[in-house]
Amino acid sequence: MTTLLDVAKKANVSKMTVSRVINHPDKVTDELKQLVYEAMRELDYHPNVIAKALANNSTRIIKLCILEDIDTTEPYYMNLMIGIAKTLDLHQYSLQLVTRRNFDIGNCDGYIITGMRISDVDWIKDLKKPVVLFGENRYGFDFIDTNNKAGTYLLSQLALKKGYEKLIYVGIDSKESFEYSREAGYLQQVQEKRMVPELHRFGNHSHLSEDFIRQNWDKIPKNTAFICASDRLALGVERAIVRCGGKVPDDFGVTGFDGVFLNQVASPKITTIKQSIIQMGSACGETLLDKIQSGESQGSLVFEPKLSLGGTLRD
Amino acid sequence: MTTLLDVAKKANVSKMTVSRVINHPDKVTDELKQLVYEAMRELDYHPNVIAKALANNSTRIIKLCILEDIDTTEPYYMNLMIGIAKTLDLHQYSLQLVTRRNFDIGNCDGYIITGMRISDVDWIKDLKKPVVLFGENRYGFDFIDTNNKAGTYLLSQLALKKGYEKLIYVGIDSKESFEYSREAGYLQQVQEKRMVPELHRFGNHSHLSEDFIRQNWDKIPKNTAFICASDRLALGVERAIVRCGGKVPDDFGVTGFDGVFLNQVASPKITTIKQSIIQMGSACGETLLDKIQSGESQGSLVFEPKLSLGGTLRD
DNA sequence: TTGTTTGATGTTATCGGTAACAGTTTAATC
DNA sequence: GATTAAACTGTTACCGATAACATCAAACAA
Repeated sequence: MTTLLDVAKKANVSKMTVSRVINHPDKVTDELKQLVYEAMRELDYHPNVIAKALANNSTRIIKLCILEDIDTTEPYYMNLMIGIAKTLDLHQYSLQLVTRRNFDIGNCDGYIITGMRISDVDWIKDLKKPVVLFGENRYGFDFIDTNNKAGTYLLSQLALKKGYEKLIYVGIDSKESFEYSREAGYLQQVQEKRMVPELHRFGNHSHLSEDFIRQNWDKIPKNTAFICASDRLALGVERAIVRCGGKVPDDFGVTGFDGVFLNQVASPKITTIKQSIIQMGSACGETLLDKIQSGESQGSLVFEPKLSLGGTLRD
Repeated sequence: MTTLLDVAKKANVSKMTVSRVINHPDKVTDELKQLVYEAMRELDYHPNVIAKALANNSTRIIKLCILEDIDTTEPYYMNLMIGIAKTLDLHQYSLQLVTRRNFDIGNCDGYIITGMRISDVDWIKDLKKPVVLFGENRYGFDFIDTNNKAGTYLLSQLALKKGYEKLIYVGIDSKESFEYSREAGYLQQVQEKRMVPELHRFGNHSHLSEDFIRQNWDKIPKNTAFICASDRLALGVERAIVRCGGKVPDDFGVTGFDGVFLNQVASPKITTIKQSIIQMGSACGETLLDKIQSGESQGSLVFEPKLSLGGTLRD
């Protein structure tokens, strides 16, 4: 393995100059830079990350903290981890999965946190290392997420274009930011069209939305579309409609959000918003590493939602 | 972060003694060891892996080299990587995915190689760092794999128990070790029952086995079971039987091997061998790290196959 | 008793980088 | 032309560990 010193000798400069060429090229004259670059090329020099890490007092470890319970049947978090790990590996960082309990064990260079609740804001604010959240928030933390508002806005728009005359929002009974955003997308579309909004909220389980629809079936007019905050809720709604003798998508429309695993097995498939969790995971990694390197906040990254057309809206 | 020096001071010994307590405890008196252990506990000392790596001239990088073309629709290699990465992360090693082309770029501490062919034996033998293969081989390399022979043996046995009177083996046209082992499992079962073996080999594509069955349909007696070397081949066989008017599983049985993704979509599901690729990936990682640490060969690890009962053998 | 061996512990140099500071050259100012 | 600031480049110490060597005391042999 060729080292800094080898390059330095070959280029007739000091180690420090070589180091500077790599890390602060603006502080070296072009002349020397050329010499150094050439020496590096000739010797096929690759910096030793380990030595660099030691000198910089860094660990090359990123902690991923998942604050929700993990539903292992959903590949959701698996994909997230794959995305993060892929990026981190690329930069020779390693990923450490931690929970709230063992959060403080061992050092690290930064955190990726997902599933944050309001009650978590305080301790996250106190962290001394860079943080990136997966999932939107309104507390000033950098985050990566889908544009939730745009998602429901698009789905609502599509439903109206397909001729449904009433839009009912079926949301998640939660005070989290993403839910507010999804509601906001629906509301905006409905208000633009001067329609009367109707919102309901449940825990995120298909049987809850299903029960609700069945109990209120007589009050629901034909030609209604349900804009649901998750695929799970959508699945429940669709099931209820079918059981009550309604026709999807002819008389009733249903849309979901998330489209991870359910979309694979449902029939007809839910018209929903597709998110590439892997891609967003990568973005989490990239953003955090940038933040670590620059020491500055990197802002947030919002992925534009993509419609995934299933069979629960008219064609 | 507490360092070796902090511990040394607290215990009134030199850094070196602390280091020895960790790495060569037999070379330190029990008395001092106790002092050091106590100091470590009190200060909650965790060794700095980075510094250790630098001193030991190690990289904490493991290269994973996949020598086959990757079928991205199959989560096979994804799962393998997840399994490996999980283990490596646990030990703060990072995984680098390489191909034959960029294999030599950058240093590492060891290799995990999968998809090895006979032509690869030479260069793999020349590697200077520890290697673990994923997939059995007969060249003395340590490996992790399913017990291929036991798999087809079990499936053949099951088919006979279900009353099929003839067993035809549909194998992969390849000189690789796993294929020989799968054939051997079939042969052993057939010979134990004093039956006449019948083997055919094709490339691993469903249409190849399908074509073969259709072309030879008139020569195949009822009550035959096909022991296939892969789920793909099994799928082709089943399709052919159905198209030719045969009944699965009543008149014909079919078994596969691997059961990764196809098993999810096929109907009826193939009776096959299930392998936990993630688990085997973890084992690859563990074995390689042990090998790196001990400097000695760790032998091979063979996972016992598990039957996955589908609907292609009689109940 | 004295030299030698053995085992336990401490000292020093090193792994391959980087920051902080020191030294040198060049350009700008009066 | 002398003074001073600015821009480069080199020196030194250090990050936190480990191996190799040095040291020292106790145990043993002659």
